[in-house]
Amino acid sequence: MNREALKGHLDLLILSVLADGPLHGYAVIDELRTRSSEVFDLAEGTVYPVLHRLEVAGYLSSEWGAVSGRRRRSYRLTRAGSARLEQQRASWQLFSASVNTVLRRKPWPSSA
Amino acid sequence: MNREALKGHLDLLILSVLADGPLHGYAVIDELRTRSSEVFDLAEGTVYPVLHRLEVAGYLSSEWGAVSGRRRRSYRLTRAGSARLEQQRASWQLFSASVNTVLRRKPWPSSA
DNA sequence: ACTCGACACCTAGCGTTACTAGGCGTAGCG
DNA sequence: CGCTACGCCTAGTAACGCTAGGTGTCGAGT
Repeated sequence: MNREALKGHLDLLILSVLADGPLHGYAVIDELRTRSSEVFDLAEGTVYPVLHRLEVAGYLSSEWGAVSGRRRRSYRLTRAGSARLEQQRASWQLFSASVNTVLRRKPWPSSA
Repeated sequence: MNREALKGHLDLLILSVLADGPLHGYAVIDELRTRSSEVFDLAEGTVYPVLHRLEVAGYLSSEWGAVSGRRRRSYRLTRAGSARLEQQRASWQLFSASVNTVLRRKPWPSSA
């Protein structure tokens, strides 16, 4: 898998797993790995900055907590975050459909 | 459409249109725009450097020519380029399928 | 004659992004 | 007591697509 393939699509993935309920950062990574059958195995240094960026943008809100001595920051989608998710979803569908169309097109329609 | 969405996928698109026969740079841009129904409307400054990079990498070969006073550089896929295309195609399929899987997953299976 | 747009090529520099590589600290297992 | 998993963080890097500028030809319009 291309090293740059995720660029511009990571937000979508993260918003997407958070749409199913709040998660803390480490759990987001787990979810993405599990759901994608290990295809998306992201480093913490990849995910945390995204979470911060999305929170600053107003798409997520966070809350500190602790479970058995370990502190956690739990993230949840804001209303704006849900809207953003829908928009990114649509954007992805247009993008992937367009790529597929370009890929499918064969030479010319084989005249004769 | 996300500004970064193309990252890591542009090579695939360009190799793809060139798989159907040699084209010069400007024509590559036209092809992409047409095939994608205007979705991929790339600047020349985006495409030319990619063509150069792909040639240096050995995936394309180029040839200068002229049509009615205008000089053109025509690019064609090399054998390595075809292999690269197939690999990128597979890569794209894995990637897009994985994204779709992550997107589709709903909360939990709605127990009773 | 002159201008303007389409055609056709090019490159230096920029902004965004995901990633690397390091750091901090807790819990639990061998 | 070390190691691994858990759980958080950030500074710096590399790569990419894009912006913004450049060169030049041709044809149509005025």
